[in-house]
Amino acid sequence: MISTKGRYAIRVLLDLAEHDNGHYIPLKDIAERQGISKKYLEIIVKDLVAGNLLTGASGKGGGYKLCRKPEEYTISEVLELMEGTLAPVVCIADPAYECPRRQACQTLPMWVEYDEMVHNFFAGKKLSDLIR
Amino acid sequence: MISTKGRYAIRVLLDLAEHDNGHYIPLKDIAERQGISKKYLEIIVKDLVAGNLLTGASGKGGGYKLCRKPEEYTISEVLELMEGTLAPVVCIADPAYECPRRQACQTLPMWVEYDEMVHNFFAGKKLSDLIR
DNA sequence: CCATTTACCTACCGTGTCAATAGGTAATTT
DNA sequence: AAATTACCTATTGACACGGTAGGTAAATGG
Repeated sequence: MISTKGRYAIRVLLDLAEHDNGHYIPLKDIAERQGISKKYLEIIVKDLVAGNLLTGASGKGGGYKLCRKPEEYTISEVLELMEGTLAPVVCIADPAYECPRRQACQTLPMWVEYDEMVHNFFAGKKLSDLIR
Repeated sequence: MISTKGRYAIRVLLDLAEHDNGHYIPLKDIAERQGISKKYLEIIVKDLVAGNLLTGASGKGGGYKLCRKPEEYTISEVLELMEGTLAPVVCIADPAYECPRRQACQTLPMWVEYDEMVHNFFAGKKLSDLIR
């Protein structure tokens, strides 16, 4: 399952894209519109700022703002940032992990194929594609 | 991530397919070959028996056996049995779940598309495809 | 300059799932 | 009867998930 962090992150970006007015948008507004606690959203936007997906500004008139155009965000970068990895097995997620069965593993090729398919799927979805 | 239950289940089925000799194969043998504790495998094969993916027999000469040919098993049925669901969101996993945002949800179509892609991917993989 | 607004930071916590382990009982064959 | 094997119930430690709580720092408007 995709965690709430990943799903809420997409909703935050969508909300910012739809309510873009050139100014910073307070998290409070987003929280109210989306029906998600502001406290919890703080954790999520913090990650989004750290990942350079949006910018924040403190003080009166502050808030958050997208730092690119909606069509320049892929869903894969959002999900991979928030989820850590979308890989199905640790053998793919962690390059440092050394599985003793690697050479003989009969399932690894399938997981690799799966991983590529998933990545390509979300890389092909832009934020702008989700706006109706 | 796919859990160990799902991944070990595939390995058990593969092991049974490769060592098929017409007789029941003791779990002890599978555990030793696969390097997985017999105790933990008990949980997994119990689920596999319950899901009609293999049959077990008690007593001397007992053990486990596939109940179909390897090409008649899809990986999707194995994973969906062991993981419960592969759906990315509860809105898809649980038909009884009623999301108040369902009608307005901008992301649901993407999740549905993703879910179908994943299902089709694993439904297209047969157990026999993994045997080298 | 001060009050207000806003982001930003650190810590904490209850619940549930995962990945096992432990210690039995029932069934079947030799 | 003894050995072998599946089958059953309970327990456990670690960890992640999904939050909550209570602050501090920064910026602006009046």
